[in-house]
Amino acid sequence: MTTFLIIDDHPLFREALGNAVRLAHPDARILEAMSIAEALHILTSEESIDLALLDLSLPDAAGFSGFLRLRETYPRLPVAIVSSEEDQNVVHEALSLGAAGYLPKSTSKRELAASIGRVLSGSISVPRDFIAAPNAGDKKTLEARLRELTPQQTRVLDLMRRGFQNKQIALELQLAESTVKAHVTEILRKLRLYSRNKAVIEIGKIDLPAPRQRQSRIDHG
DNA sequence: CGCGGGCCGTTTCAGGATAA
DNA sequence: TTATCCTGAAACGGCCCGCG
Repeated sequence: MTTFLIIDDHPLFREALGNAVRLAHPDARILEAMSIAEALHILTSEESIDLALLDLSLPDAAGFSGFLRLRETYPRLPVAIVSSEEDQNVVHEALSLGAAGYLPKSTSKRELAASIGRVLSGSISVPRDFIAAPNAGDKKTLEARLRELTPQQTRVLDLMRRGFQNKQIALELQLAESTVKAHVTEILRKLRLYSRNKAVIEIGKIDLPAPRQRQSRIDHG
């Protein structure tokens, strides 16, 4: 069963969002919070929430502060932002901070349901008229994220980029295939990319730092 | 056309080794 | 001691392909 957490201080919006969610998932379990504090409280006892829908303006949060507090405590919780703010810069910032989607409040119930479906399936949902970021910014953030990878993850990514499949990567690095799979998952998470092919394409656009040879754990670098 | 099997990719969980 | 990294097993879903 799919569980949603709706964080909004306006009862009417909560109800509307709930209806949109049920349109896509009739048997969804829907939890409601009126503030970040209440959301955090709910999250302490509810470990399996599939998607949080967050209003940016709450009694105890302005701008992205509430989103960041959620993210800090529950980094793996997918959070889609629901807001009446449709400024492209705001949308942009939301996505760069790691929001799973951005749903303008002007969206119809039907579109909202479709967006929720997209987010749950792992892609990012953005307003229809949203224009993707220019390459420069993307490249910078991607390079920054690349630096978060561990050496082993960098090696796996390098082979991924060259078109190796998991089994081949495992053979090349002398690992079990399952280990490679785990690395791939972590790589995609760190790079905030949502499919292996996407990662290969995106990484192909920039230069990957050459993976270092494996050596002893004592690194005098 | 629908169904089942196999392959692939993703995710989660758990355990050991090591660094702080 | 706690946190991080690496590793592996297992379950799940999507896709394709052969079969009836």
